[in-house]
Amino acid sequence: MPQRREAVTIADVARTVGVATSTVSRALNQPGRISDELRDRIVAAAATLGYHPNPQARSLTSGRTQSIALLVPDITNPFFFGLIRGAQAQARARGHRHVLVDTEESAEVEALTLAELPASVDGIVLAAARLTDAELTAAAGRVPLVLVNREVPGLRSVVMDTAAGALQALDHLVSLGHRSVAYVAGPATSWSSRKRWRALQRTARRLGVDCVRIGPFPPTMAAGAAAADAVVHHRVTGALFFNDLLAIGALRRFAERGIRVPDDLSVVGCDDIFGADFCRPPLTTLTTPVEQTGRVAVDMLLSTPTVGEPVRAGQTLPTHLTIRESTGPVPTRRAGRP
Amino acid sequence: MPQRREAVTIADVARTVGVATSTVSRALNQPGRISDELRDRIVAAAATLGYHPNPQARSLTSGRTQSIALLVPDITNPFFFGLIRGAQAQARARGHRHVLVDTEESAEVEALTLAELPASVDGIVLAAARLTDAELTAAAGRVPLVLVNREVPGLRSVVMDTAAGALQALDHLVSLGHRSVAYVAGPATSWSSRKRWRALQRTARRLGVDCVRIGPFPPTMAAGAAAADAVVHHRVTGALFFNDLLAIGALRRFAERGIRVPDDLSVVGCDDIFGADFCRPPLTTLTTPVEQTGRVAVDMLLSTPTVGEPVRAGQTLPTHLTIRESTGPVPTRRAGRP
DNA sequence: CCAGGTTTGGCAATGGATTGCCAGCTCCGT
DNA sequence: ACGGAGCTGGCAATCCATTGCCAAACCTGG
Repeated sequence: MPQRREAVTIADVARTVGVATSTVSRALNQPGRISDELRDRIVAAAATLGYHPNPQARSLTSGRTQSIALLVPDITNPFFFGLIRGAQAQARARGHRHVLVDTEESAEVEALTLAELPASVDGIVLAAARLTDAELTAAAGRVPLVLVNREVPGLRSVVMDTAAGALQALDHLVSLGHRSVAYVAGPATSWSSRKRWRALQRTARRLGVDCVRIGPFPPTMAAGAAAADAVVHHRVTGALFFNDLLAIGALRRFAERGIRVPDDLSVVGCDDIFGADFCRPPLTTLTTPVEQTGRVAVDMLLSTPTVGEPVRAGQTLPTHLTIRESTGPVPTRRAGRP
Repeated sequence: MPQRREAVTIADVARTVGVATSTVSRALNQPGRISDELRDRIVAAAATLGYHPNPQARSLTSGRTQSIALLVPDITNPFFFGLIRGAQAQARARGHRHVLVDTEESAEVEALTLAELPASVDGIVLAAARLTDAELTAAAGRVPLVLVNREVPGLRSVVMDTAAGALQALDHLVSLGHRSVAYVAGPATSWSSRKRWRALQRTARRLGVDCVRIGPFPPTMAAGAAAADAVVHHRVTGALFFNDLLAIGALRRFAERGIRVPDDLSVVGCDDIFGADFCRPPLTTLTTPVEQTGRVAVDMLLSTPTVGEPVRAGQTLPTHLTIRESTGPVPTRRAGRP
């Protein structure tokens, strides 16, 4: 088993070429500062020795770490895969590394991470934050921060407009004749779930349709079964689920109970995660620009380097309804109705 | 917009308590070294000030970064989600952070990352390596390294025994009467695809069944359509796909072409990714212990701290066949046969 | 041929924490 | 009361790269 070899340092390069370390540093970082001839020799020597600057040491003086952190509440949730992917892509494009932290849906872990991380990263993208506005504002004072799917006055954020999307979905159901629908809510701490429910409630009243709220449920497939039972219990003809995970879980439960989707019940998901198009039946869902969200968030994070007013504090990305096969006309008679 | 505040340093704590920085450092890291009374005061002051040691500075002297890197060829692939999850969980459990790098299926990116990263992490878990044995061995000399799904003599690795699993799958098909099957290969650089094919080939010969190899194909859903067409072209009654992504993509194509699975054709996937259980039809597949693999790899990485022979250089984790609905008895007459 | 300006490269401080070594103090036995 | 052991805590070097400041060397024009 090979032993961990000593890394090549800037001093090694300097010694090889016969110059000072400062000269090597400048040759590598400030191209115009050193004469071409010497610079070439230094670059060549660095390449030969396999020199790579130590990011830790560099960040100590420069303050830059060339890395950002992405905090998500639950890596398990495929929804965040898209976000991770988008963020990673943009971070790489801008020459940054990417630390991934799973906060396990816990406000404490979130707070602790936010406290420990600032020294190691140039900025943090925080998805679906669980903390309070005040805590988040405080954190933003310590490190550049961009929120995803959460708005706090004065802080930068990228949110997907699922509230508007939910209204589209409601319209869709109403146009199919549904008059009694349910909103299956996500975690109580979810800002977007609350926002969506408020929008739905208001619009449902205006349209004169019944809209009940069920939940909260954790956003997992496993919770889908309970959610499905609750939906059945409420005797609605359509249900909007907090997310696809829950909806897909529910779909399976409906199948077990012999409830046909969409003949007996229409189901709408949210997020359009991997699998939403090939589950059974393919899920009508709110398609969200997840990857784009990740990219935009990272861009926003790295753009205004902590100084001056950000051009736009918050950015809202549109969502749209993707109609597949889990929604259909309202059943004329509802099976099992008394 | 709040300005980035100066971080609290060990010097601040020292000044507050009225001791030297070395004393603070020891109070925090070597509990027995400082008198209890003083230690308590230091800890209290650190908490009050909100002191968190700067990981960069710490790693400079100690050599430890308390973070590891996970390199995967493609974050897009749900297979790696499980790996990421398992690795993340174990890293967290062992008090380490987690840098995620997508090498984009590129050997160059992989090599570059392997060259740059050693200074910033305590070790690297490299999944589905694309580099040569020699390059990997060289890299392992620079940084603790654990390979996933790749074996190189002398290096530590965790592999999922998909070769054995593929034989189980073959047995399954044979027992259903299939005599002519295809192996839909993954990328040419995939070590596990090669290994699996070799095992299949040998066993197929022994069992007296026809086994052709199709491909290579990139491991994506999009490639599934082409793979499906190739399978049809080869007039086999059963197909083992390199992975579920490819298989699910193919499933969709089969449906489009009116080929019924499993009535006309049996399909076996590999990995048992998210979605394999709710696609249509639910996929018979090789269930791999992905999360466990991630955990074991991280454990292995952090266990033998670079010194001495590792107890076990390589660990092989078993896989098993999960039979769902995409495999069935061989068709008595094959539709469309001349 | 010299004053003044421009390159070019080096010295040394810097960032934050760790750690080897040393010094002062207490406490013990004799 | 004295010598040595055992605790505690501080000094200063160290890790590696960056950068402000300075000085030597070179160039230019008068």
